Amino acid sequence: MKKQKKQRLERAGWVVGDTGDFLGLSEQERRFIETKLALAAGVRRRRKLQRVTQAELARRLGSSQSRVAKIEAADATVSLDLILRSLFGLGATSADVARLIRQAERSSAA
Amino acid sequence: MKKQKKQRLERAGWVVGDTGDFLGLSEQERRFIETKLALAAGVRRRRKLQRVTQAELARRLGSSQSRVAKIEAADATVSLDLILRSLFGLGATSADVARLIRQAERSSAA
DNA sequence: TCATGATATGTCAGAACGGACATATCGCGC
DNA sequence: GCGCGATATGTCCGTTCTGACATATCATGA
Repeated sequence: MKKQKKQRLERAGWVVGDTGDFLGLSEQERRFIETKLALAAGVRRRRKLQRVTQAELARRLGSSQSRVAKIEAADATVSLDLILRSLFGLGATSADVARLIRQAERSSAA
Repeated sequence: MKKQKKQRLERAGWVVGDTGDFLGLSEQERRFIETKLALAAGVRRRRKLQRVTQAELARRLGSSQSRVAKIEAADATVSLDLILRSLFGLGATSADVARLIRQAERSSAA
């Protein structure tokens, strides 16, 4: 159960830096984190473009301003579920989400 | 907080049927569920194509056979996080995931 | 400078999710 | 029919996630 330990590390605050395999981070975990980061960034981008406040988005999601802030900060305690709900809450389509995910890969191909 | 109530309903066992707005399901929630279903289906598809058993995939994820079964059944107690991890655990790339998500929209455009 | 609106950060109790295990059901060759 | 591997289903109980709240920081304008 090495995976378990990694998860713990990840949650403990990632640090991430430049999203590499700075520790023994496996390929699959790297992809997962990158995806999360990309989607979180997408939320902020979309929200600002629409000039919606965090509080307003929170209202739409039945959530709170503080949680939205954490979503955008890609806080380790935020689930993908919530991030995705946020994107859809901002009117994103599946195609939009797909685009964000595909770009996640490219942006870190370094 | 109407959203709250909907979430409850959703979790209580979706039923879903044909993924429509059978109740007041908002557009954003419909998209979210469809995405989840599409990705879950993607896991099964990929796994079978690679002739990997649920038990083996579970091992790779540090999870259990029963949970993998639930993932593929799109059980309400399974998070997107776990589904995505599964896909990546099966070697899917961001592009693969993006493709699955985009298709989710089409397949229910009814 | 001080308001004031928007964000960020920390914490907590309760809800949701997780792996694990038991057990049931299926599919298929014999 | 029996055996057997793969899946499904249901339930624990410890961990994680979440909304809510308090509070702090930031930005901008007066």
